[in-house]
Amino acid sequence: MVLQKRLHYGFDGYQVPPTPRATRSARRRRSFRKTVDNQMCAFDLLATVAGKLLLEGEISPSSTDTLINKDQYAVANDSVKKEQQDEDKPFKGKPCDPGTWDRSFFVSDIVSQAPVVNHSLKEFLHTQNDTCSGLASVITTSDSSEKAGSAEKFVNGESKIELGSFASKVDVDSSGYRVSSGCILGNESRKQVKIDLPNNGKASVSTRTMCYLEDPVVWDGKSPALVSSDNIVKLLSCRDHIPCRSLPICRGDVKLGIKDDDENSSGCTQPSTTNKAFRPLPRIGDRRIRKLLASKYWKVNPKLKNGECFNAGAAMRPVYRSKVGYKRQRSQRDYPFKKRKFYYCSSVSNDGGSNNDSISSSPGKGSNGDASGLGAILHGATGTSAYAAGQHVSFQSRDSHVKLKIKSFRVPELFVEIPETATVGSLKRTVMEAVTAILGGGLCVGVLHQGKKIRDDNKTLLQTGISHDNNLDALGFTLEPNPSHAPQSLCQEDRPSLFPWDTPQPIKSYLPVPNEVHDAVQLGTSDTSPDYRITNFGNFIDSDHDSAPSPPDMSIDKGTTDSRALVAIPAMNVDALAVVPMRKSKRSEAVQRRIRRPFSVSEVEALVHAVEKLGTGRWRDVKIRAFDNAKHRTYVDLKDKWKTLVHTARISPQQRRGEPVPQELLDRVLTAHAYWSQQQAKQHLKQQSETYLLL
DNA sequence: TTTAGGG
DNA sequence: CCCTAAA
Repeated sequence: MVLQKRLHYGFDGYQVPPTPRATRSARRRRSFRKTVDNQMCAFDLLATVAGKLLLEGEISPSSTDTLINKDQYAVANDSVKKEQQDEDKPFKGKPCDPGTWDRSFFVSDIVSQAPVVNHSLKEFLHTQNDTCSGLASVITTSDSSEKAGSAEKFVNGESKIELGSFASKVDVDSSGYRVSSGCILGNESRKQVKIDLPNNGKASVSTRTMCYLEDPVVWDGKSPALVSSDNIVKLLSCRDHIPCRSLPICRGDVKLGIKDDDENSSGCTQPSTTNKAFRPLPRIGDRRIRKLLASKYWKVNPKLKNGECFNAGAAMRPVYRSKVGYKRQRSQRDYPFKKRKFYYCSSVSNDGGSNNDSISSSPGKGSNGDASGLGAILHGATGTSAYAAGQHVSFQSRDSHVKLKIKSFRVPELFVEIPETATVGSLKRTVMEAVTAILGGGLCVGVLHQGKKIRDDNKTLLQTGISHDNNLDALGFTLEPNPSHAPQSLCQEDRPSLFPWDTPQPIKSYLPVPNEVHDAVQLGTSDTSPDYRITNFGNFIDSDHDSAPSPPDMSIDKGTTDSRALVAIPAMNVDALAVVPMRKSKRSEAVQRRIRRPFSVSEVEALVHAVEKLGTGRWRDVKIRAFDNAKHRTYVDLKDKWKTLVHTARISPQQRRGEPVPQELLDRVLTAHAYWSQQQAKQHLKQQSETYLLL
C-alpha cells in the first residue's frame, strides 16, 4: 500500500556570526521547512536539505590566538605524551602515529541509537527550554529570521549549523501531542545533520569545546529513549592520537588533516577495533539527547580550563560510548579504516529544486513559535508540525511515513596545511574556507541504507525499504563533493560496502592544486640575495616574503598564505545545488575581503624604487616590475599603498601607525610624488597646448 | 583591464 | 582593502 504521506524535514536555525559589514546585526538564523511527498525519492529530499547547507558560507571563524599555544590547545608536540597517557587509560588500542593527526581537524560522526519510547511532549519541550531557550522562535523564514532576537541567546560565540530532516507522522499515537498545526509526530527514526563550527574570538574555548561535543552525553536513564539515531558531525581540532583513541570518533569520520597517510589512518583504527568500549550500552534517553542537540551543549564544559581539554575528553569518551549504545557498536565495527576516503559518487537529484517553493517558514513567532521552534531544532520537526513522541520505531514501519533525523553528515575529507606559527584565527579561516568551499561548491548528499549506498535517486523510500526499516542505523547520510567534481570512474559502488560509513574513495580529486601552491613553493626556493633584489624587485619581494624575520604580523601573513595554498576550493557547481536558489546571493554575501597584508619595509622600498622610475600613473608596470612575483599584490594594492605612503609621509611621525617606515623612504616618496605630479602636470599642460594648437 | 579616487 | 566610474 502506498499512501501519499508527507514528509517534513527542515533546516533548523543555524546561526551565523555578524559579518564585517553588518557587525551590529548580531547573528542571523535561517531555517527552512519543507514538505515533500513520501514518494519523493530519498535523494530528492536530501538534495534539498543539503542545499541549505550552502547558506553556511557566511560563517567565518576569526581569532588571533596562536595555534602553538600548547597550554590552550595542546597542539604542540610536547603535549602529546601527556595526552597519550590520559587517553591510553580508557583505550587499550595502540596509539596511532602522533604525527599523522597532528594539527588535524576531524569531522566525526557518532551514531547512537535507541528505540523511541513514549515520551511526553511537554516534558520534551520543557527540557528543551532549559537547554536552549534561545532556539525558540527560530522557525521563521530566512529573511525574517535575520532579525530574530532569539539569535542572541544562541550559543554565545559559536556559530552553529543545524540541519535536521525528518518526516512527520500523520497517525498520532495516543501519546502523541498536538502542538501547533495539529500535525503529530510519532517517534521514529530520525536523522539530523549538525555541523558545528566554532566561531568567534573565543578560539580556545570553542575549539576545545568541540572536542567534547559528543562526549558529554550523560544519560540520565530516566527519560524514555526517543532518539533513535544520532550522528554528530564534529570538527575537532585535536592531537593526532586523540582521534585514534576515541575510536568512535575516528571511525567513519572524516579527517581534515595536513598529513594523509593511509597507513596512519589504519593504524589509528586498529586499536579501536578491539576497544573494549564497544559494549552494549543503555538506551539513550531522549531528554539527554535533546540537550545534546541543543545549542547549549557547546557549553557543556564551560568550566574546563586550559589543559583540561584532553583529559576531560578522555574521561568523557567512556561516557560517550555508553551513550552511543549498542547500535553504535555495530556501526563502529563496520567502520573501515580509510577515513580519508569518502564517497562522492552519489548524485543528487535536481528535482528537489522544484520543491524549494514549498519551503516555508512558520510565521508564528510569539508563544507558539517558541515551542515549535525548539522542537524543530531539536528534532528537526517542521515548524508547523506538532510533536508527538512516544511511538516506537517499529511503529513507523506500519505507516508510510518516514521520519528521519539527520544529526550529522559525513563531511568530505579536507586537507589543510598550516604552519605552526599561524594563528588560530587563520586556522579557523582556513578550515572555514575549505568547508565553505565544499558546502558551497559541489555538494551533494549520499544515502546509505544498510551499508549500501543508494544510488538510484528515483527509488522511493518505500522501495528502498528506508521507510520501514526499524534499524535506524541502517540509514546514513553523507555529504559528498559534487559528482561533477569527481570523475564518476572513481566511484566504486560495484562492491558495496557492508558498512554504511565506509566507502573509501580517494579524495585527491577534490584537492585542486591552486596556483598559490606553486607560488608558495616558488617563494620557498627563491631566496635571493640582497644584492639581487636591487635589480629584481620581484624576487626580492618574494624572498622577503619567505625569509623575512617574520614579525608577528608577518607570521600571520605567511600562515594565511600557506594555508590558502592548500585549501581545496572546488569550483562551485550551481547545478547540483539548484535546490537552493538563494545560494548565489548568500554566497556573494559571504565573500570575505582579502586578508590584510601590511606592506613590509622591503616591499615599500621596492615600491618606492619602482615608482621613482616609472611614475605614479603606471601601476601595472610597477606591479610587473617590482611585484610580479607577489601574487597577492595587485596594481590597485600598489596604487593604494602609494597613496597611503604619501599620506604617511605628510603626517607627523606620531600619527603614523603600523610598522614604521624609514623616514628616508618617506622622503623619497614625497620627492617622487612631487616629481611625478609635476611631470603629470606638465604632460597635461602639454596636451592642452597641443590641443589648443590643433584648434 | 587599467586608472584614478572615493569609501 | 573595497568598489567603481572612466578610460
